[in-house]
Amino acid sequence: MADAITPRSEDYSQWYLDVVKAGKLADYSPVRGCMIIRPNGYGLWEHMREALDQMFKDTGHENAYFPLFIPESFLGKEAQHVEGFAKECAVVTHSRLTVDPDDGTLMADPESRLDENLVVRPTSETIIWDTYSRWIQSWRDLPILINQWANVVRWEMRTRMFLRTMEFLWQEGHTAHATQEEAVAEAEQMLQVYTTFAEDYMALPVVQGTKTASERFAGAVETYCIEALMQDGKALQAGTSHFLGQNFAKAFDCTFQNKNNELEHVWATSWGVSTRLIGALIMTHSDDQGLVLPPRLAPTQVAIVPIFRNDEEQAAVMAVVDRIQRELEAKDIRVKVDARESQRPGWKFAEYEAQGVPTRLAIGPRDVKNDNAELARRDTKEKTIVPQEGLAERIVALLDEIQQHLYDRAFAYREEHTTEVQDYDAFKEALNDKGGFIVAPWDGTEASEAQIKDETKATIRCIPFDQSDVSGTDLVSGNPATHRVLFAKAY
RNA sequence: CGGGGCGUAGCGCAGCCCGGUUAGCGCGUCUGCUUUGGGAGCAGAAGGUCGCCGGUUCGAAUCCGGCCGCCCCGACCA
Repeated sequence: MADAITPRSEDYSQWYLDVVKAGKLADYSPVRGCMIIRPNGYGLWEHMREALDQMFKDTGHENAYFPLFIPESFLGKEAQHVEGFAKECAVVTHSRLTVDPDDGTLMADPESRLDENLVVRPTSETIIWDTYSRWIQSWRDLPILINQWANVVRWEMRTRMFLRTMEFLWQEGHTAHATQEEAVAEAEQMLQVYTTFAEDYMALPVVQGTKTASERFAGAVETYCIEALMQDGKALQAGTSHFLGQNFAKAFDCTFQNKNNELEHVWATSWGVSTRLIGALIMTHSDDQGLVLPPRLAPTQVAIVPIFRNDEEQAAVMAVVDRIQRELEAKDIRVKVDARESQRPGWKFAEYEAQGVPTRLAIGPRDVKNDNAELARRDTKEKTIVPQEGLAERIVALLDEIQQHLYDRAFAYREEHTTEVQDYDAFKEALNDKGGFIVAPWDGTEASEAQIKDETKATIRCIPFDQSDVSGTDLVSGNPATHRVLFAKAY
């Protein structure tokens, strides 16, 4: 019997760890807080990356690569930025190891102490704006629209697979513009790209909004975000896009001459999503049998399990399996035929369920005789006997249906777990009873926000773009509301 | 950084309180036969510096001291 999965109702965080393990997404590393991303997890990331990368290219961005190591002095140049990141930076101080003469163990060679420490990037604004300051002289050099796919390191106290690890993979876009309007438009556009990606590929409904000052990116003027709701009623930030104003341009003396021959600081944005999205995917769609993946991102969309008892049956079954595989691949469906004789069919069924493969075909002697196949879908676990005739078309349609169903199901969950309240008692009641998003009036002060966080652990996840009916009074101060905001306990 | 848990075969664990033969069990692995439509059965086999260092003892996985590591919960967290 393989990896049992703890039911969600029993222990949600253990369930999450069990799903990651049973789905073979990741493994622990010898270093605390780091993770090994296994082929199943990395395959998922590759599909996410591919879709996002195309969307970035379609909006005019180019990929580049900036270094892992950043001079320590760079971090200090933007005051808010350093304040936000200083506490979680890995610092490189030496360039080689040597054998300790006292006990024969390896140690950093004191002779190799670096003149200036290097910081392993927690994000790349500083090294990028140092670079941009040399690349930009004139309005003709703008805009610069660059993205990079990279790893970053943030020395976290407490880690969780995918959701918060010391090292993670992400993309970070960094753009430079001549005007504020253009930079703001860029930040908004990229938030829209993330929204489309989350909804269309991940089947993840999200709320778009802006962050309050206290939740803003260190060094940003405005942080835009998309927020999603997980199955345990906690919110997860799925992507952020920042309007950085001229903060980094000023810190790194990045100026350009405009068309009026005046010297101006450049306007900036940055935006990113990370492997954390895999955590979002797991906690949105998966169930007590394991992972459930949206078809558009699943590394394998159809697993085919042949069933036979002897050589004769094997030959007959495999002939049909091969033909169906070709038909499916001709429709660009990602197919995996599992002809291993070392595992039995039932074992394979359970395995593909744990790994979240959206659909499965079982083909045995009976099916060969009747020109049928058994088609199972992961999201509802329904099994049906279907004719081989038209199978590829049927599966194409089914994959679309599953994709839509996952979105609809997640959307319905979010609707059920979004509560609108007008007073603090109702707020606390909603938070305790069912969790989820709570929409409430807010007076815009940090004092109210902090008090609510202190007393309930819920934070303002975002100020939704939709501010059409701001009314009522602040939950704690009683002052007239200036915003209608989304509260939740968050990851 | 605080609280808790764990460290014994590839994985999961028992044994430790109460020291004493060749340190067990389940899963997995290997071999053979039978099996194969929901995580197969039988028979046999391989596999261990009991986290590390020191101490007590005739004798330590077990008792004592120290150290290291990992996980979970909390605090913290663009």
